[in-house]
Amino acid sequence: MGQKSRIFIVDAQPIFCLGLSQAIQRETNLAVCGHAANATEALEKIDKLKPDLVIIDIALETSSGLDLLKQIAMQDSNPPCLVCSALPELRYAQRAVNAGALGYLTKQESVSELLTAIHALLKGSIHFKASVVTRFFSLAGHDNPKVEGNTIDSLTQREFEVFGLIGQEYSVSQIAKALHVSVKTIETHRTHIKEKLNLISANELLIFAVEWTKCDEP
Amino acid sequence: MGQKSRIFIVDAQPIFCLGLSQAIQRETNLAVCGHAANATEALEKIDKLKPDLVIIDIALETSSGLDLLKQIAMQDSNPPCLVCSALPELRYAQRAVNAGALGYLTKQESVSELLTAIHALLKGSIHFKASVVTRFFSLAGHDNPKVEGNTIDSLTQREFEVFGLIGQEYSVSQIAKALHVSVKTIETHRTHIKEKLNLISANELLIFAVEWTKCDEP
DNA sequence: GTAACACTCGGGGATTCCATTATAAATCAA
DNA sequence: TTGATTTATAATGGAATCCCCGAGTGTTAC
Repeated sequence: MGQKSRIFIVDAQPIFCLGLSQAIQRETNLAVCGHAANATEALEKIDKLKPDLVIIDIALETSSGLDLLKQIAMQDSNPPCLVCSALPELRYAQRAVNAGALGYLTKQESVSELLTAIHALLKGSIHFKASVVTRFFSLAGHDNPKVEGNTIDSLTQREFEVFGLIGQEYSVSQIAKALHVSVKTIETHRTHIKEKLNLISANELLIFAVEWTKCDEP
Repeated sequence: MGQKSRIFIVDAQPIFCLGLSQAIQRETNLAVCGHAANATEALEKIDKLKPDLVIIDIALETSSGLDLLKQIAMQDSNPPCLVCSALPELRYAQRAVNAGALGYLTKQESVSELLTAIHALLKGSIHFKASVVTRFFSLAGHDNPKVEGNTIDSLTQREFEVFGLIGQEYSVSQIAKALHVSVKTIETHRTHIKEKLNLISANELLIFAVEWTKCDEP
């Protein structure tokens, strides 16, 4: 019981790291055992130090924190991971969970909220905002076996066509004309695509589609 | 000389605030005299405390830090302001300067760099990255009023705020609420932004704004 | 055969898009 | 100081869209 829980920090902002360390160190039962600013350094040190908890930002120096989460999950020691990022959690929490995170905290949250999250994960629990949890269950509530399937692969052929045209900045009416169907049909497809990809608004879908079209591997 | 320079912090991230305070307080000749998370609170306290230096993030709770900069400049005591934000400086430094900032520091910078910047401003000097300064002069050199017609720089202060919020995927009504103006006003701003940036549709503007917000190079 | 899925449409209200016009205030130029 | 320009604000109004519903027609799987 006298043993302090050892926390590792992965964040590219030195000043934020300092604040995080400070908030943690002044707790009697917590200690920071190390930190890193990029994925490579983080993986190496985590494997060596074997911390009880890892706090990770999504926006790292080079790669994405989501990638790092997946790599940590494949290590021998698989410490619980708490994402702490400035990015909106409604948009990134799901992806963080898929990558292996057990909690999500925005950088706008208070120090007490941070400590609540840390202690939750150290006790084997998880930590998400109610709005995020609500969103999870609204989709996965009926023990849906393909909760994992929120990828492009889960789209049907037609939905994929529509998705591709959205990515090429076609308007709804243009897509309808191109595919020789009703505007209403395209709207329905778009609704289904949003559900499958776990996107909230049409704007989010547009941005995701454009990004996906440009790159190859997300 | 025994007098400590008093610094005021405006930042919406409590943990980052803590780190900033920590970095400052452990300097013998520096002290934090207060902090705020929004513009209203900041203006009130700055007017009362009269700090020697203000450190401001651009992304505050409700309004923009750029607005706050202009308001501070109109106060009786006009302390030097250092912008410290996660946003890419190549994009925002120019705006910050126009609003009255005397320095720009990204949150990715080290603590020593932070202290360098603080001391520079306290000595009456300024602090910017060489790349930013280079860009200043390259823009000022060939003062071609025509060519810069389709760049971000041609946007007015207000238009730029709207542009930034669009890039953060705010809806029109959300922007209107955030800036406390009519939806119609935002629509007009958006029209003008599209004209100045040579963009055809609102979707194009959305994509451009998102990309611009995300990347470093213009 | 019936259950699940894929594709197709529509109603209807809310919201956004777009062109156009307009007013008060601030700024700049002559 | 007057006049022109810029900036920020807002409205009218029609078209398009977003998003919540429901629903019909096939095809496929068990």
